[in-house]
Amino acid sequence: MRKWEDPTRHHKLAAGTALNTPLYKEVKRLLTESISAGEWKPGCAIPAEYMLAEQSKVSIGTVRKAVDELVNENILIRQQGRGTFVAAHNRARLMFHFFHIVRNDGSKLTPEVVMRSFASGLADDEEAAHLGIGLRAKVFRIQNILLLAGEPIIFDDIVIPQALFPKLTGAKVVGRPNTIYHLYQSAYNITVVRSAERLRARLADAESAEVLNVKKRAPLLEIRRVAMTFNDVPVEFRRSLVNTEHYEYFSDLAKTASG
Amino acid sequence: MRKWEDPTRHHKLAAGTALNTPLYKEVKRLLTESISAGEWKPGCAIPAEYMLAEQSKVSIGTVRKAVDELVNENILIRQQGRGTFVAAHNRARLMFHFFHIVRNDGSKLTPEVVMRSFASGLADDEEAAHLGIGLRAKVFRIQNILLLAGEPIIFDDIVIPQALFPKLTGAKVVGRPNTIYHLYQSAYNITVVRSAERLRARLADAESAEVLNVKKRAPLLEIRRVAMTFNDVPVEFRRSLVNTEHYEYFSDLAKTASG
DNA sequence: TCAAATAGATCATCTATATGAGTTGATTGT
DNA sequence: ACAATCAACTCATATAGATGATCTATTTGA
Repeated sequence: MRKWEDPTRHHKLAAGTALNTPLYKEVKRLLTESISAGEWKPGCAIPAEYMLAEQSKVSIGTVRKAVDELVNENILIRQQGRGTFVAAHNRARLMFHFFHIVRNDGSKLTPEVVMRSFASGLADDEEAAHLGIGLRAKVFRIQNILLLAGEPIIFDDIVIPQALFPKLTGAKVVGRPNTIYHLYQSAYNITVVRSAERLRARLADAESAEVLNVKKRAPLLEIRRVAMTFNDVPVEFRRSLVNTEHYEYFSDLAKTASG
Repeated sequence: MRKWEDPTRHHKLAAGTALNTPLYKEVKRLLTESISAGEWKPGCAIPAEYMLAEQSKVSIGTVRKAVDELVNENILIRQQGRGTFVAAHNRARLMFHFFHIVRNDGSKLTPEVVMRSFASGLADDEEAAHLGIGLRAKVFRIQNILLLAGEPIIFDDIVIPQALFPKLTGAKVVGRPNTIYHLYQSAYNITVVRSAERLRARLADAESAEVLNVKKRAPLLEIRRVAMTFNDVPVEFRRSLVNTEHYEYFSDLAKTASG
C-alpha cells in the first residue's frame, strides 16, 4: 500500500491531530513548537530537510512547504548550501523588521537608546487588554529615549508582564549588549516574531515636550505597538512618541518576497 | 533525452531570456505581462494551470510556483475548484489592502467620498520625484473628503500624471460607480498592486481645519502614499490628512499568509 | 418544474525523484 | 605548512504523477 492510500496518514505525526488539516501545516506546527520550546536555539541550524522528512515520516516536499511558510514569516532563514537557521534578534534584523522610523530623505539610522526610568507597576485597562493579562497584573515599565543623529526623536514607553520576565531589573536592561528583543530572546526565551501598530497624531504634553526637546503642543506621532511571539501571543505593549519634524514612519505594505 | 538534460531549457519560453534565472520566475514574468497588457482582464479567470504548463512547456509544479508568488502579492486570487482570477479592485479588496484607517475600537468603516476639487496642474519637485515624471509635467489634482460615520475624517489630495490618465475629468471621477482604483483599472488599464506610505504628525492649517472641522493647530496625521502598478512603477501620489481623534492608522506587519 | 445525484473541471495537497548550485571540510600533492 | 582539489552535504529548482476537496454544470428522477 502506498502512502497516499493510507487513511491514517494524518495521524502519522501525532495522535490526536485534527483531521482535515494539511500535513504541511502539522509539520509547521511541530517546527514552530520546537523553536518555541527552545529545542532549536536562535541563530542555530535546524536539522536538514531530508532528516526532518524522515523523522516526521513525510516527504521532503511537505517539509519544504512548511519551512517555506516559516521563512516567509521571518521565523526561519534559509541559506543555500548551509542550512536553515532559526532567526536571531540581531540589530540588523530588528532595524529591518521592527524599526520603521526613517529620515525625511528615506535613510535609516540606528538609534542610540538611553533608559529614562525602570519601574514595577500594575497593568491598567489598556495594557491588560493588549497584553492579554489580568487587570492590575504586575508589569514592568521601561521608559527609553531614542537618539537619532544625537537628537532625541523617540520617547518609548515599554510595558511587559512580570510573569513573562521574572527578575528583570533596570540594570539588566541597561547592561544588555544587544537590542531589547535580543534580551527577551536570550534571557527569557521569548522571541518576538511580529508586531501590530496603531498610529495617531497628538500634541506634546509637558513631559514629552521636555524629553523630545520640542515645544509644548508640538505635533507628535504616537505609535502603539503590540509585539507578539509565536501564535500571536502578546508579550510587549509599547507606546512611542515620535518627533516627526525631520523623521517619518515608513510603512511598506509589500514586504512579501517579490522579485 | 529528458528535459532536465536539455541545456537550452531556459530558452523554451522566450529567446533572449537571461540564463540562470529560475524557470518559474520567467513564467511569473510572462503571467505578469499578460495581466499587465490587459490580455487577461481583472476579475476574470486565467487559463487552468495544466494549460499554462502545456503552453509554456514547463511542468505544472513550476506554473504553480509562479502563480503562488503572484497570489502572495495579491495580483492573482486562487479559488479551489473554480480557477485562478486576476484581482479586481472591488471595494472589499481596496478596504483590505489600501485603507488603513480604523476606529479606536478597531472596527473598520467604509468611507463616503466627496470630491472637493478637480484641477489640472504641473508637478512640483516632490510630486515629480515620487511619480517618476519630469518636473512640471502635467498632472491632475483631485481633492476628496472622506466621511466616516458621517464625519469628515480624511482629507485626500491625489496627484496623478496626465500622461497615464488622458482625458480624465472631474465628472468621470465623481460619476464612478466604484472606487477610484477601480476607475484607474477599468478606464485606463492601470492596476494598483502595492503602495508605500510615510507618516508624520502635523498641525492643521486653515484649509484642513475647515475641511475636517477641527480647530486650527489641531494635531493631524499626514500620510504620503505612493501607489504603484506592476514592477513598482508609480502611478499615484496621495497626501492624506487624518483627524485621529477617534480613528487610527493601523499597520499590521505580518499580513503574510500565516495560519 | 424542481431538487437530488452525477460528472467534469480546477485547484490543494502529497509523494518521489533528479539535477543544479553554494558551502564546508577533508584529502592530496607540493 | 600551504594551497588546490575534491567529495559530501545542504538547499534550490524542476518534473511527474496521484489523490482529495470544492465548485460548476449537467443529467436524472419524481
